[in-house]
Amino acid sequence: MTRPEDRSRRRPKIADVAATAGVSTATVSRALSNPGLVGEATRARVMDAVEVTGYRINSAARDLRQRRARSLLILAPNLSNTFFGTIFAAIQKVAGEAGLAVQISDSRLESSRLATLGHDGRTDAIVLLDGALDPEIVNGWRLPLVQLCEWNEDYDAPAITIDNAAAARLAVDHLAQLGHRRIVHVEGPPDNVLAIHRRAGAQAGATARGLELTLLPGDFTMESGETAARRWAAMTPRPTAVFCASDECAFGFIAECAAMGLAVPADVSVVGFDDVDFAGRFLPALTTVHQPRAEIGRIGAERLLAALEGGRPLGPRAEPVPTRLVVRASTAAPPTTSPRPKQ
Amino acid sequence: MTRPEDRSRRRPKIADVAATAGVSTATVSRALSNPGLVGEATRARVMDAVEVTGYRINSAARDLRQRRARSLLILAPNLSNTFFGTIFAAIQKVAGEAGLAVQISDSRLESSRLATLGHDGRTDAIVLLDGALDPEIVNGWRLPLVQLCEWNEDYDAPAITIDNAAAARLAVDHLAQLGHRRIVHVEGPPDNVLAIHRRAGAQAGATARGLELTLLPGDFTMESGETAARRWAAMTPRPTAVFCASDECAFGFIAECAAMGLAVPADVSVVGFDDVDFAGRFLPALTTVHQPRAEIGRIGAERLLAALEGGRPLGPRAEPVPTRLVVRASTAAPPTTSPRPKQ
DNA sequence: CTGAAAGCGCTTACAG
DNA sequence: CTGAAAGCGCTTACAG
Repeated sequence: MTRPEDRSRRRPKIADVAATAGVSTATVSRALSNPGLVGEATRARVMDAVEVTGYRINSAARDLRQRRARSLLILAPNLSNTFFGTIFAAIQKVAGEAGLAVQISDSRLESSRLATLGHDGRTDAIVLLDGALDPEIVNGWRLPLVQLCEWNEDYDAPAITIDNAAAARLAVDHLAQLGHRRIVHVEGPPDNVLAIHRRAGAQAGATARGLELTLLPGDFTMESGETAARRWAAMTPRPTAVFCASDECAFGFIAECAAMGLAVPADVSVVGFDDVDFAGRFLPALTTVHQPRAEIGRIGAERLLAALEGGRPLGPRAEPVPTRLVVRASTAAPPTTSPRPKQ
Repeated sequence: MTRPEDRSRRRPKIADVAATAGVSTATVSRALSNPGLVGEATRARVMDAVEVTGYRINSAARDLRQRRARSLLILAPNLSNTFFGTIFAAIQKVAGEAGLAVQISDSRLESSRLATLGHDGRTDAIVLLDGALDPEIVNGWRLPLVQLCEWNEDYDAPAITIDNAAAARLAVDHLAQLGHRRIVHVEGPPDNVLAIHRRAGAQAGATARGLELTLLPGDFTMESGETAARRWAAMTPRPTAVFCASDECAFGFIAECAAMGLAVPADVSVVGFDDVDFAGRFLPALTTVHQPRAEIGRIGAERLLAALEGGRPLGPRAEPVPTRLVVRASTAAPPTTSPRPKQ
């Protein structure tokens, strides 16, 4: 199967095909990219020559000539974060089908390197998963750009997001319906836009339902959930339910409860936010607000492609992507007796 | 801060800088990429002109001229798999510092599209995370290529992996030391190289320790772990420990035990394989074999860079990356009494 | 130390 | 329908 002579032959270019077919490079180019412009017989000769030479187009050369990169850049603060994997996959699917490459980079670079990424002629459009970059740099890129999940008002670009406040209300409503009257909200980082909206939604929901809501600080991490669990356990009376601003935080909260000998949901109901891949596999499986990450990624990529193809601007902020609460095993009615003491 | 005139100005090119500085484009090019070749005063004039015009190099043009892409392509069977995130991050870190872009693509494309990826002049080297691609396609790419974690003997490329058999022995040795005498191994997919090596290691370890080893089929998924748990529960006498070929499988095994009213590690000790991010957060935290994914990614990227810079070949298969067992809460000494019956 | 010219591998008005 | 020529924006022998 291996043809050893191939190994030594240099890569054929369009001129080789033209020579083999006895036509000009212009004709080869047309036959390949716009066959309708070329005569039947000529086209056949060109195709034969392509076959014979093993020619494949050099996209880099074509792209330079056409002054485009056929490439999307995804910028995320932490490429290893499992939250982003699904989004990458969705974007790559849409982009790949349209013939665009997908480039990924960490967004937490020193500013000159970061700025360069949007200015080096190797990217047509940008997907931003980080709301904490310098707006001057972001707005300095003259490329179509969308923000996903998180956003920054100072970026001059539309954002594809859920309605985080409404989503948080879903969580609080669920707890209220189960019969909980006193609940805790473990917040995200104080200055984070998602955290602010989720807290606002939780507060609005609690007020509307006449619930007593206690705020505990957090930062989306598992550790902050553990800390919050200890604080919660020290409260008297103990709220019977907790709404954490992220799944990670909820995992930490539950793990610390287990360490303290308290059970979820028997002693306390816990709701998370995001519905990361792992939420359904946790023990107990986590009740949480689903962020449709695949859909957000798909919509973002499609809007970018539309802007690229149509030469149209991206348009304003999109309407929120619908979300929903996924009820699993970590929530239940409040204990009828007072919570069991620490054993 | 926004300079509105910037918005309308077209992107400056090297000729604009040359005109502004009153030198040739060759001189601008040299001043930027090889300042030592240019006179002090000229260099200063060029730098001023760069500043004034806001020039940034067009990498696409430079790359075409230099006949390279300054880009690495990562191919993975499933971009959303959390297993790969850490590897992406490690590769991007190494590549980014060397000025290379990182492109990602799903490797499960129809073959013509897949083949094109390695032939379109937009990639200098390939990182392969999939051992199930057509060897003819893979070997047809005339680019430096490394396989990571998984490998295929038919690919003409080195693989950076752990010694899966030795790693599996670590797991079995641990269970033996805890006092387990009868253990189960839940296998991976029958034709998967990793599964084959892990099983062989488990068998060798069991033989060396004089343990009784029962094999149960699996395929690395959580569902297969659940199925295995039911099979295990039906065995008499029940083995007191299980070594699963993947963490996912172990999560499923444990979840199904919980559903059956059996506790880990009280009723059965469970060991996984991989040490995915979630392993330490599971309840109970999972004892597992650590696959150093960040290091594997780093080593792979570094070897590729070395081959690219030196023009040297990649060399043969690398020696295995060291691994270790991470002991957490899911393993303990076997129950002294016979296992509790299903309640 | 600097410039004129060729060229990376394509595409695309412009003629005919 | 086809070709000669220019050009995408750079870099790099080759001269001087």
